[in-house]
Amino acid sequence: MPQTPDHKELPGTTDGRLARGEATKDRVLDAAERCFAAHGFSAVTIRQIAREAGVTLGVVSFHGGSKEVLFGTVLARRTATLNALRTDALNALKARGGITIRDLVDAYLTPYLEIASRGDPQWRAYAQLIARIVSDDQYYMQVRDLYDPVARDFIAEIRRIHPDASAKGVATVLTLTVASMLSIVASRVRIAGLSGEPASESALDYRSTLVDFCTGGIAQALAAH
Amino acid sequence: MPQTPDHKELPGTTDGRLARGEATKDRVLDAAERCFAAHGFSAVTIRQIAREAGVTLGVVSFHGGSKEVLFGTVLARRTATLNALRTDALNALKARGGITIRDLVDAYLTPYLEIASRGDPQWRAYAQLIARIVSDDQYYMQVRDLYDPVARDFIAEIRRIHPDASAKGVATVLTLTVASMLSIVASRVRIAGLSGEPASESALDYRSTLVDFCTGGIAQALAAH
DNA sequence: AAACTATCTGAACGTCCGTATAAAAAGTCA
DNA sequence: TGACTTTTTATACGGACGTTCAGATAGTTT
Repeated sequence: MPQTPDHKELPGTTDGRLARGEATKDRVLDAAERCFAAHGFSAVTIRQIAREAGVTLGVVSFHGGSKEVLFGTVLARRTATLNALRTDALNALKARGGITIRDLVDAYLTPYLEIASRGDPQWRAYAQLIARIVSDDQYYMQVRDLYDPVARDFIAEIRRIHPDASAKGVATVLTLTVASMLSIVASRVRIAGLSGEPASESALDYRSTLVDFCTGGIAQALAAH
Repeated sequence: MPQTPDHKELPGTTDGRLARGEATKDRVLDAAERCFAAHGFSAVTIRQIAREAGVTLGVVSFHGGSKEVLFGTVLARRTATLNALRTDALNALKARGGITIRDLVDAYLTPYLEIASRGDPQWRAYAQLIARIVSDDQYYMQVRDLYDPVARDFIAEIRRIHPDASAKGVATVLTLTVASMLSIVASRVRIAGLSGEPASESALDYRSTLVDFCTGGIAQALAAH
């Protein structure tokens, strides 16, 4: 059994060497997040990330490891936060009682729409990155395990409302709900083109339409035939 | 005004040089289609395509041009066929009369589900490729103009049923419908993982759930509040 | 101050990329 | 058959890629 190593004294965290190292690491991860979100894994080069982060080439490897490890780190970095937002919303519903499909849809979608609309461009980039990789099994597998547990919680609640629905049916409508949600981030340009109106600046502008669509869709798809 | 050039006598089309050239070109395009569908534009190399097609490196450039041109050719190659299927289905509805939202959704979705389920693996690859690039504005712009006119026809029919709905609202729900449709091709693995059951082999197995979901969603989202 | 360690720099490595091209092969037509 | 065109091969090129690393720099500890 490995011994816990003696802890060194905590170094100064305000301006010390380690604090600066962490800050640089964040800059690298943020830059990678923006690059991967904008162009996808293969199209991004380490040199681009380095330039975007304002560091030299070697620093990216030093703080981020290989390109694949860096990508995985970026993907996993924010899942806990997003999961917590969704879980909190779901727990609030449970505490209140009288849960409807609309409540569940709203609790699942709104945290994502909010981070996609937030002022913080890093969260926006992350939302876009998720929308991008979800259509690629090869990459999506890396976040699937991180998101599925919460998705299962929501599925359980949906099944409580629709006890006769099949497991596959419920899983299908949740996946369709997620796809609709992501398309709001990924396809706003197309909506604008089809409607002739300029694209809304914020993904939250589509919240009511999106929630209506998914709520009505789930109700219809899970209704007994 | 350019003169029509003198036609050469038609060369033998069964085994001649030109016929063989066309066959090789098809092999290259098919291989490129499979590769791009499986891995995306940037992750695919010309050498992979050549290997997949069973030709040498230079042949890919000879028949397909540059990598970007080849990608564009692959994207555009099947749009006319898919558009025709959808337009035919829509015209059949118009001739019959009494069109419902469900009719429109079904007419729009089913051709895609059918090609995604067809025995022909090339059509399957194409369906997957579309599902992949739709989340990337940069690439989707290349097919947008090819698909939007038919989408507009469907939008017009939806508006005939929901005259009070806003243009943006209708464009939004059609985009959500498309996203749901594509996710059936792209995310079947996730559905399987969430439901605990094996993924269905055919995208058409999800047809009724998908049509229900989109029909109910459109009705709910466009209903007057 | 001196020893030490974390961080950063700049340069290099071998590999693979997309593309171009000269020459060979194969088919066409006088 | 021999000139001509289309197709295929084999090879090469310049460049960009991901990764590595010795050494410089700067903060930390003794």
